[in-house]
Amino acid sequence: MGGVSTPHVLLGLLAGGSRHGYELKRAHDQRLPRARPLAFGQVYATLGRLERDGLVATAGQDRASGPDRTTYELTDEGRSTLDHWLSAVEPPMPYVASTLFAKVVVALLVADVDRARSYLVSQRAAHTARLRELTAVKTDPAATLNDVVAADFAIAHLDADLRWLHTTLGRVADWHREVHA
Amino acid sequence: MGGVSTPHVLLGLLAGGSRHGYELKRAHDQRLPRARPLAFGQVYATLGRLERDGLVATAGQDRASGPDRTTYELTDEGRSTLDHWLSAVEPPMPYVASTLFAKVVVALLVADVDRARSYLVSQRAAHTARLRELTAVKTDPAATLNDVVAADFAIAHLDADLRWLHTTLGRVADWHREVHA
DNA sequence: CGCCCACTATTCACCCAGCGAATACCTCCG
DNA sequence: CGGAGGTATTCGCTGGGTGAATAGTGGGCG
Repeated sequence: MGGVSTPHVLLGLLAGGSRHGYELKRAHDQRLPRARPLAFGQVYATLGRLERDGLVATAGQDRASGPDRTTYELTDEGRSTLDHWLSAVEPPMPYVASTLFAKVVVALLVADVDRARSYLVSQRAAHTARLRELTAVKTDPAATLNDVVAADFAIAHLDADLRWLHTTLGRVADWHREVHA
Repeated sequence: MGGVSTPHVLLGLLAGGSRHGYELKRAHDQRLPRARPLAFGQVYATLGRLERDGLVATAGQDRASGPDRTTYELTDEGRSTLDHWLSAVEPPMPYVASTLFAKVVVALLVADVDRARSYLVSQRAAHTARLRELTAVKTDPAATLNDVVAADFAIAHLDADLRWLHTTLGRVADWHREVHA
């Protein structure tokens, strides 16, 4: 699922000033609160690989009221890598990587049309409920613009799923026939 | 984004009859042609884990005009696991796992508004181009219903991205201000 | 004073996912 | 007979991701 490209995000956070692992994790949670949760272990593992590849370097250790901590900084190569990543356009939808889609295909293979249809209907209900939650997030007066933009992203894709579920419900019988032909 | 749940798909393909690894890979390519490509190695590794967990079992070996091959079949536990998976509703969008989104956030953090804006515009162009390709796939007279349904899924999500790109372009200045406040 | 708790910061040990190369074994074709 | 090509599986390595463990520090509390 991808991948949200954790290494590049860490490079981006480091571009705003040298930090150590713990700070990076908190900065990530603050800047990308609705993103896939990032574990501490993952931060240190990724930092290790970035250092190995010469994209970050240790900028000294200190012990300010707590355990030792090693601060990392961007190298020139890291800065140019980040720059290149930011300029590069992401390939849009090279393949359909969705559990939703895979599940419906498998349902058509191993079960009958009604089974697939009932799954589509349940999924539509769950999506609709989540959609309501997210629109509530948007209208919350305490919502930041960051929250709203993230919610809009999720809403747009939930809506896409819903429209696909709708048209697929209308085609599921034909589709089943084709699959078992 | 790992996650199209390869194990469950393999269980689904096995539900249509016992097969060996090579056949499973081909069945996968036939049934889910637009899905993330599945390597042979991945099939055997996954089969090994499924066998370890008691969801599939070897149903004998034979050597019919070729090298040895071990056929796998679903166990009862595997069948019920598959059944459970098919019945379970997928959690809709628990978090925003999109490189697109992450990249725009990072762009706003490390660069200025124009940089973010120009990225959004380039990405919109790429998406629009891909959208044209996919609508061409749909109108191709040789397209199967399977192709059309998969294309529709991709089209719906490309459209979702495009609408998000559009509204975000209008908010990027405000967003940048909030991020740097 | 002694103790536990919470916070900071990192490390470790696994597991799964993904990819490419390597290894056989067979058939067919020239 | 010798190589190309399809069949079938294995291996090694890297990266992604999780949960537990470790370790030091400061603050509150009896």
